[in-house]
Order: sequence, then structure tokens, then C-alpha cells
Amino acid sequence: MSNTAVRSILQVTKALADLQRVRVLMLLQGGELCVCQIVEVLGLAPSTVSKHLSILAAANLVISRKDGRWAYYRLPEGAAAVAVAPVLEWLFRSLKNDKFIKQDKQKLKSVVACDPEDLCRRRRG
Amino acid sequence: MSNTAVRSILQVTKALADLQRVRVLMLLQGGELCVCQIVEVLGLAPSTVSKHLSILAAANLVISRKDGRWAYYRLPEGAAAVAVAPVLEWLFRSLKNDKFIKQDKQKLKSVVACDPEDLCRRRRG
DNA sequence: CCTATATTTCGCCATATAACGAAACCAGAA
DNA sequence: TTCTGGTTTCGTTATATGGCGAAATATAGG
Repeated sequence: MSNTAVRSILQVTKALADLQRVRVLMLLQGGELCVCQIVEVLGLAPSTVSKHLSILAAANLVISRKDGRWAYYRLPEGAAAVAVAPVLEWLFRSLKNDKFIKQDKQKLKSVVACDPEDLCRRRRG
Repeated sequence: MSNTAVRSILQVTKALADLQRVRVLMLLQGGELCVCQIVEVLGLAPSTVSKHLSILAAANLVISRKDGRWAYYRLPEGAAAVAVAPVLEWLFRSLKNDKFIKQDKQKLKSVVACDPEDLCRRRRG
């Protein structure tokens, strides 16, 4: 069946058809984030968040980067963003004033305030 | 919980996260269509198509109109389209050259060639 | 090498969703 | 009203999806 246009477009729309994944994308507007930071804001199990991120990555809605033990995710930029930029812009504009999204961004502020190591340690504790 | 922005955006993305519903939207680019015409092109049961159309309508991705026994669906225009126009434009541009979508549009041509009454009669036949 | 730990993969369970056919609904014709 | 027929609703079934915890993976540090 290979990579038809419908197939890849459906990969994008299915990726966007979930609350948690939309929350992740909105959080990433502030810039690159570590998995454990996203876990902290969403309040879901790390394995669950990892799955969501892999779905977003497969749809080219996020870019992943590994740095030691940590994995970082960010929104696509430049050439990588071309195919999905319009739909992401629509999403961001539509949710700019959403109160739940605002709450997430507020929580993110307190999360990024402390570094990732402390964060994960706190989660275990 | 009421109508938050995320909720209505997810209604749109979920509506777009299905092959058959995307096919319907692409077909409607040619203008208003009767349910039985859509049934003919998609090759699905009328009840299934009806459900898909109600999901698209709930997301404001299509407008419905009743004329006697027939129900017609079309893409939103003007003020009704504002919220979803950007994402629809992205969809249409992305799938403009898709071969499966082209097949559907080709089939639609032969379907609109005969009037709805004959069409539904043929389906029963 | 061995331990600690951030992330991912795997297996499982509960819920959501798409498909169909049958029955209900409703508008026009007889 | 009664019959016809397009559409929708309902009930059922099969598959897809999201959630978690446990185990596997991989990497930094002792």
C-alpha cells in the first residue's frame, strides 16, 4: 500500500484526535521539553506519555532528540514543518485562550523552574 | 464541563481521523451531494454513511439540508466555515493529488450523471 | 564491570469506535 | 389513510485505542 497522501494525512489527524497529545503540542509551543517534564504536567504514567510522543513523532508533529539518558521533544521547524505547519497553526490559534491549556502552561512554568533531575527524583519520592 | 475550546477542537480532529469521513469531505468539494450519492461512491451501508455524516455535522465540517425525502450535505461557507476553514484548506491541499481520492471523484462523476432516484433504485435492484 | 535511572517496549484490560442489519421515522404518492 | 422509499436510529459485534505496571533498553557514573 506504501505511503499514499491519505495515509499520511490520516496519521496526522489521528495523532491530533486525542486530548493528551494536543496538550503536549500546546506545551511544546514554549520550546523543547524533556519527557519527564511532560510527564509531570500531564500527570500520566511515563510509558503512556512515551507512547503519545511516538505517535506524534510518527506523524511528524514533533521532533525527538536524545541527550544522554534524556529524550527531548520539540515542534518541527523549517522543511520538516512544511506539511503540518498549517494544521498546527490552526490548532494553536484555536486553543490560544483555552482555560485548560492555560492551566497546563502555568503548571509547566513551575516544572521548568527546577531541573529535570530533581523533577524525576521528586516523582519517585 | 460545557463547551470549552479543546472540546470542540477535538470534535473536529476526531471527525477528521477517519478515512471514510475524509473521503466524504473531499467529495463535497464538488458541491452539495445527496446521501445516496455518497453511499454509492463510498460503497458502505446507508446507516454507516449517515452516522459519518452526523459526526461531520456535529463538528461543523458539513451543513445538512432536507428536501422532501432526500438529505443533502455540503461544506460550510461564510461565517459557519470560519472556525474550520484553515484545517479544511490544509486537508484539501494535502490531498489534491492523492490517487485514491481521485478515484472517488472519478466515480462521483458517473454517479451524478444519473439522478438520485435511479441511483437508489439500482442499489436495491 | 556493576549500579542507578530516564525512556521505551510489551502485555494486559477497559473503553471507544466503525461496521452492519433491522426497525423506526418521515415525506410524498396513491 | 395507506403504501413506498430515503434516511436515521438502535442494537450488536469486531476491532482499535488509551491507560497502567513490569520488564527491557540504554546511558552516565562509581
